[in-house]
Amino acid sequence: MQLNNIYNMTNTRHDCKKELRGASLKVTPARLGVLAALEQAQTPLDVSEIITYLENKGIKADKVTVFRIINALTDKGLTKQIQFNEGKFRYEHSRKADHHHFVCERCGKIEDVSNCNIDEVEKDIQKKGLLIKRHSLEFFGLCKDCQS
Amino acid sequence: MQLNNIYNMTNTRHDCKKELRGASLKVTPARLGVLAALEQAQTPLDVSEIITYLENKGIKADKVTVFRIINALTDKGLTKQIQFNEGKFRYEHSRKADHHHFVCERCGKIEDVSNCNIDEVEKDIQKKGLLIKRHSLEFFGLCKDCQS
DNA sequence: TGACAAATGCAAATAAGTTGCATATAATAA
DNA sequence: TTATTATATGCAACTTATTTGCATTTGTCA
Repeated sequence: MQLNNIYNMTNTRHDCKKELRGASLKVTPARLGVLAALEQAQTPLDVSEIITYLENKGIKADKVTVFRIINALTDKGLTKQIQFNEGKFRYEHSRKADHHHFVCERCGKIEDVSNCNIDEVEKDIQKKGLLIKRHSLEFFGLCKDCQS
Repeated sequence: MQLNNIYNMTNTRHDCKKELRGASLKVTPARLGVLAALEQAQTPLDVSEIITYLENKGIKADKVTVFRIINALTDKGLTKQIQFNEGKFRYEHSRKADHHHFVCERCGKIEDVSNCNIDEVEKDIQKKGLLIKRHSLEFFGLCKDCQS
């Protein structure tokens, strides 16, 4: 079991254009911006956070466009959709997604949890005849700072 | 690892009134109805399913009232709020909630998963200084019937 | 460079969930 | 049993997240 922040380990140079073309998606400024946002993010982002990122980079894209982009990326498997019981979705780049999260219920800080033995759990379930495609494992509680 | 349906194992006679009073909540027909709905349910219910149950039982309660009731019950710990990446919340009675779920992505069927070793995973994380209050573990894929 | 499919913007719609306030009802004490 | 009071409910309106339809624009590829 490890706690760390996989988001810090991104290879900063990555060819987003290739990623899009490989998924049969046209390369557009908005799409490159969304991918960039998710690559540099320290935590999974919600749609409004993605929009803020785009604005700061001078990329203008309608909210609806961002929804459509993130849905397309998720359909193609480039991104993953997750939820933290907030009533909205968050997204992370698939390349960063082989881990789980700890969400502080007070300050909202998100820490990654990796190397847990969920894979074994999955194998056991598969034996029951179910085909598991993905799973979601999130922990909620108080981080060190918020326990005092 | 066991797959079963904990929802079938409910003790049908249970004193909902005591449960409410124990949580300092007044006993009302709508609240009894919501608790009854979650007790008899085979799977976690969303708000509209709860409303349908109440209608069928001749209990009339506004949608807003149901939201307020389910929030109160969850605040008091009588029920648990979960999500299956549907963009809405589902609720289950806490007495039934010490397990996880497998959700078929095609037919929507939900099966319980119990006795997995998540508790050990939690202990490991606690050692890192995080205080875990709850977690969410859901598997998504295809059930036996939908694999053909 | 032109054609065509795909992407975007805008407006409007839908769905889930919340809030304010006036009224109704459950709990408690007389 | 009734009166009191805090709590719960109903209704209308609102917010936030997300989707849909359609006209226009923009990548891609020949």
